[in-house]
Amino acid sequence: MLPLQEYISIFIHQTDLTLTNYIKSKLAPFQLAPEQNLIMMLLWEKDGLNQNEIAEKLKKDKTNIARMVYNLEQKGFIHRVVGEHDRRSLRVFLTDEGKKLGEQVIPIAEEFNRLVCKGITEEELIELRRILTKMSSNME
Amino acid sequence: MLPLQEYISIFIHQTDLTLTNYIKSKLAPFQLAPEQNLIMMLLWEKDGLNQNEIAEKLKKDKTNIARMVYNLEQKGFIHRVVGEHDRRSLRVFLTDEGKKLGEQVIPIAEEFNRLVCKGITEEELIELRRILTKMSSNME
DNA sequence: GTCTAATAGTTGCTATAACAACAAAATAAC
DNA sequence: GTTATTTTGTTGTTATAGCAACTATTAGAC
Repeated sequence: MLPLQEYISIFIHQTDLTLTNYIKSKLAPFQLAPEQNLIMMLLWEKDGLNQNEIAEKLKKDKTNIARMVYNLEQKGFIHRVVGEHDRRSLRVFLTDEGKKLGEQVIPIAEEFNRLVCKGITEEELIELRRILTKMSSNME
Repeated sequence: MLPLQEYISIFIHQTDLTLTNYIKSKLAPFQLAPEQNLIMMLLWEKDGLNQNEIAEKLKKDKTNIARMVYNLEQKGFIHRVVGEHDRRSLRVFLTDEGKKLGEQVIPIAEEFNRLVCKGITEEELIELRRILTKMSSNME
């Protein structure tokens, strides 16, 4: 029986949790969770996306996006508007508070990425992506 | 502003989800979730571990271990016994059903690991672990 | 032996993830 | 125009994750 430490998927999972917990602690003072922040980052880049677009861009389930967007609205960072041309869809717009948040949070996210990659060369990052991509495609 | 696809942490997270979802679908017919299966795998290796030991070996929060163990007990795969020498602790033992499950599930888990690593050399796996380890240590 | 500090497990809470089912709106087919 | 199909977002459910708070038990200090 293969020992657990031989499962590379477990190792990847633990790494993911470690990275996520770090950025989680850095975003907590802003009332933002890591995944919520991904939505904010999309909106800081392009305001007014509908929920479906957000789900597609983030490769996430629309259910989860809807819930996260709802929570962000509750926090006052965004508000949702029924689409003009399609009354089924909801467009998501930043509030003033949400816009201002970007000035503080974007530098934190970028610093996080630099820290993750510290001491790792560009070639190593490319190799990492190549291997992980191969693993994902092995799942098809 | 750095585009989202430049964040290696997001890429790792998505890979983790892809791998996890695959094994999740393979374990579903056995009423087992991936993380629950890790507990089972420990017990198939060594029956009678207490919850704290399981949490330590899996590097997981004891709260979550307690909940997962509870669910496995509800499913009839394990039962918990108060420790003889320490009445605070609960030792986790496989039921007959839980033991038999291993015959079917262990091969699936090992096949999963082989599939994940298909077309990836041992050297590449070592490199992957080295880079991910560096990233995790960057978080300290 | 008595009192204090630490420990094992539980309850509570918030967040993400994925799938099913459903209603309303839009699109496609005829 | 009418009907069938597809799409967008919501509700429900189950699972993992992490932190706080708490209780009962054990270990350590004196």
